[in-house]
Amino acid sequence: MRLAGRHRRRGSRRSAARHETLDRRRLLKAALALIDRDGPQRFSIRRLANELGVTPMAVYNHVSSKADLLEGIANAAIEGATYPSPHGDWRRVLRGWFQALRRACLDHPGAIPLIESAERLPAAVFRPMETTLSALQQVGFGVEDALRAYFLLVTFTLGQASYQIKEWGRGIDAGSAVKENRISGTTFPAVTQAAMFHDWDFDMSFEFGLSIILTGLEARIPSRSRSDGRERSRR
Amino acid sequence: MRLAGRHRRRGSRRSAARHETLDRRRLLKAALALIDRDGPQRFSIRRLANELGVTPMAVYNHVSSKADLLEGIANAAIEGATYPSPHGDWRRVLRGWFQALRRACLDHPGAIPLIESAERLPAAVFRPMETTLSALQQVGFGVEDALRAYFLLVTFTLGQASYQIKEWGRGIDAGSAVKENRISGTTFPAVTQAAMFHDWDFDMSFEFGLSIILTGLEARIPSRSRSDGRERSRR
DNA sequence: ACCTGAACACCGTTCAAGT
DNA sequence: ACCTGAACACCGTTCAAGT
Repeated sequence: MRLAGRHRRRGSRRSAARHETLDRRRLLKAALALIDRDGPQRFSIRRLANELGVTPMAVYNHVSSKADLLEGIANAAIEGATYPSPHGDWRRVLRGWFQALRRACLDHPGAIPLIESAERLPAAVFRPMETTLSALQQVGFGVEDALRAYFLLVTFTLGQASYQIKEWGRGIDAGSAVKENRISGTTFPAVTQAAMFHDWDFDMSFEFGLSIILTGLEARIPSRSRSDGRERSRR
Repeated sequence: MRLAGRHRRRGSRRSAARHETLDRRRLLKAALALIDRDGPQRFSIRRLANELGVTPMAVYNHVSSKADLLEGIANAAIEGATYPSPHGDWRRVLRGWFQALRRACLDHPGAIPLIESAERLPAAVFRPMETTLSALQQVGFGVEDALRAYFLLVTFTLGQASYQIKEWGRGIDAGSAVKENRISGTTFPAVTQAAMFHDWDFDMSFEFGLSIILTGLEARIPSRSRSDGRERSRR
């Protein structure tokens, strides 16, 4: 269980050094905007510096390396999520929170590859993680199963968003993929048939998967009261 | 629905030009070995050329660009999967096939980031895709729901493997993450508790998620005979 | 058909120096 | 505490040239 976080701020024991963090935020905000505009492929420290009208090395005053910078951008993207209430029926809570997480990802398409390529999950996933674990444990799940369920939900959500984003790269061609790849329709008939959906509804696909997961989880609730679980004591 | 494939071979209408494809395979095989050994971070065309005792530009005789090369490596990794029989109970088939897909990914940890970063899914996923769609349609699912279920399964499987691989990067620290990120245990109690699992069993986590998904799918089977479905006619 | 070697336009990052 | 400018060790990719 390792998660990425910001750098431990050094010095400045008084007055909170507000300018330092503010500048880092401005930097990350500009970087996120740049990466959403031009795509992660074209992003570089030198371009970011140029965009800010500053020398490349000035960036290193707020960031320790490019990897740190990319992690910061990925985190900033997820941090922008606006979640609904964490209280009430657990299925509603999980559905709403992972919908919100997905929405935040789709709002920053350029940052999604950074979330994947980061060697740690951004620290901003702590919030949906906490809500998920808490909701599932309240309903009777053990700590380990709750954690497993969280991994299921988060990998599905991020993976789905990632796949959706890639469609943005090139045209919306579809059946052509089958021909391009010289797939003989006889050996892959179902794939060929599926390739005909050239206007795939990713929202519905996500909702379908989410429903499947929630249904599966509901059937797994340990013992009593598998309906709403509002009345269950915690732990 | 877009998937990546190899380059359409040009010319050589007779005798199959076996040397050309053989060399490309050797190149990809060497690249895959190199990326598994040194990690995707250190990989470059120049290093690969050096490993092969050849000039960097020689690589471009078998590959059109670095992106094409990386896609080829990712595809080669997945292509190595050995799948069980596609016949029999649909839950057994799906479980076995996605276990095999996951195994192939974990056998080539360095290639997993390439699978994610590729702008198309490797063409080698056609095989598990075909099997999944076929099995689910035989059991009564419509084409679209079968495709949605496939996306659920594949994003979960790849995402889970990806997360597991990242643990390989640094040490196996765990609770330290909580302190590193300055998470107040009071605001994230469940996350703090979960961070105590420093020897997380990813196999069990994957099996849990897979079971949840299969249970959820089973509950979604359209109408009659939701047990095995061997006797159902297709379409 | 395949490989070479030089060159071009970029990278991330260091270092010493300025204020 | 923050920024600069030059330099270093790398990149992917082009081009003309060899066989």
